[in-house]
Amino acid sequence: MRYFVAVAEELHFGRAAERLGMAQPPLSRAIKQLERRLGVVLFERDRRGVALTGAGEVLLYEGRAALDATAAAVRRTQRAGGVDAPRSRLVLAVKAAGSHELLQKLLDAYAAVPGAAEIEVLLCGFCDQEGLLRDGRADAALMHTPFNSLAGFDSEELTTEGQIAVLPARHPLAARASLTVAEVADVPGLPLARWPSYGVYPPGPGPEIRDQTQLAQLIALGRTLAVVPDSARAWLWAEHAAIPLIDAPQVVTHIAWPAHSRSLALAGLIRTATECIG
Amino acid sequence: MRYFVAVAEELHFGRAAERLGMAQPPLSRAIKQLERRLGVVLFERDRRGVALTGAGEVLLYEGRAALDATAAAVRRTQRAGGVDAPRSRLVLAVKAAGSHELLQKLLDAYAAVPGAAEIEVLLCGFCDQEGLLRDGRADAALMHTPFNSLAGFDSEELTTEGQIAVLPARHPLAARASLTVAEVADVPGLPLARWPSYGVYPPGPGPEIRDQTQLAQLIALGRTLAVVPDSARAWLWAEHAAIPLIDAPQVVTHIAWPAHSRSLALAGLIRTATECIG
DNA sequence: TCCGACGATACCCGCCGGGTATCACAGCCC
DNA sequence: GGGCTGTGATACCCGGCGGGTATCGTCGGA
Repeated sequence: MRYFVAVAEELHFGRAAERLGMAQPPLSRAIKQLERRLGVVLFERDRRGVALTGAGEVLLYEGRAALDATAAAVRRTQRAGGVDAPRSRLVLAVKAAGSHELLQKLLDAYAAVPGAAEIEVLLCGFCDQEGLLRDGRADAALMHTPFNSLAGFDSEELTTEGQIAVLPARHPLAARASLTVAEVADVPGLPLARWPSYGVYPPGPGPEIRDQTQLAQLIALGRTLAVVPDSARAWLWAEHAAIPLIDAPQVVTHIAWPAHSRSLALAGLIRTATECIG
Repeated sequence: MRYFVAVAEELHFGRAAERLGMAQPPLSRAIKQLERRLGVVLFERDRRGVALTGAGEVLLYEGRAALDATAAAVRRTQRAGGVDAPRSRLVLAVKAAGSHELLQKLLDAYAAVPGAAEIEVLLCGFCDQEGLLRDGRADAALMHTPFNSLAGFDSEELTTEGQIAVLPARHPLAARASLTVAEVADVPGLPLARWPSYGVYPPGPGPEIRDQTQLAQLIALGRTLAVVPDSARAWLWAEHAAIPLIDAPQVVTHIAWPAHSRSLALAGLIRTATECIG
């Protein structure tokens, strides 16, 4: 199954084999055997390249979910039964650039709960909390709609905030009291920054952003402008100007967790979050 | 993994091995090897019986999810790539006793959609739609809160209805214009019927119900009474009386599907459902 | 005290998943 | 057009792991 996903992603047996740390012939055979077992053709091999069939597309999607689920089972079991498990531990995934106050308030409030589990905060980049939750590296996550999708998770709403445009302080538009999405989408010489949404960068002229520091620098240099949640004001520089966007979608912060999860510790964390924030 | 789940369910190596169609020693060894690989103790073996550890509990839950996910991957792939797949097929799970009108309306409306997939209706017993959806035997389901849990699925609301008490027509209470939950919960000599909720029967004096026919018979015989959604009037007998329950929770019918699912055919079905019913 | 039940251990075997060497074929360049 | 390159498929070999049977150790109960 891992083999199939690797080949489907690379669309190249040799590279996939290399990525898997094995030789190409066994991989070829394994895939063929998988096709035989399922009774389904997964790849169109027409010399010079490989393509997924319809069934292959389905298996790529479902197979990833299955791999995530098994990885999650392994990780959560190990966390539950490790030698270091006199008391339970929870891993909370948050966006590194997310609101610090919110997180601090949550952690403080939860620490005061009797019998609280130990919380490990897992800071991640732009939008991978969903993957962390799905494959068991995290037990809960702070997610932000509309940037994250809550599909497949249970969640509770915590806070709502507007969005601001961040642009160089010396730019003419910095003097405005407010802006619209249409206005910032089309500023001559100042393209909108792009960051990965669900794993891929949207098309556009702006620079591709990997982290918040890089974004801050690019804005200060007058190379780009960005639309970010209101709480991002916390990390702005003197060289930045923040202008409210009157028609941008509201950003809602949720706490999300895998849809089953009957863990007592997790339930306590969620209750604390909704009570102290929501 | 299948092995582990079997042992965890049986709590007995011999019976688990029998259920798996294998001998006991290899099973013992496989479990021990699993424990070694995970670095976690899953069972307390204290001669005469086996018990799950905390980590074992976690793995039982997560492992079932993982097994479901892989089964789903296999089934959906086979359905997508089978020899009989010139056009796509969707499997819709509905409770056998569910509203016929609703289903008929949905199927008729969807059949009229251009490029509609073929819909296979999977009638099931009381509450197993969730399992069918999770392990890929179904692509969508009509579910009824609060009887089904929508956790882990995407869903759209379709209809809302009240509930009625069904009791023998000759019973004194049959003359009443309405009843309350408290009243029907404690009728002397007429205990409330029980059916499986999330896989187990709730405790109580009433008979355990397996299907709608059995329930109808038991009510007609004056052995039990039941609380059911309003649409169940369709299958009542002359020997039954239906009395509105003024304070019972509303029953909401949803169409639900696995949280990802980018299938075009499924999207069409959902759109049809929300447009023609909701 | 002996027997029965149950899980663990010992040992054997066949097969499947891994490896290397090689082939078959399509494009490409000279 | 003839090698050359790069691709996936095939042939063949080997070791280990998953399955089996036989047996043991140990506790409960008659």
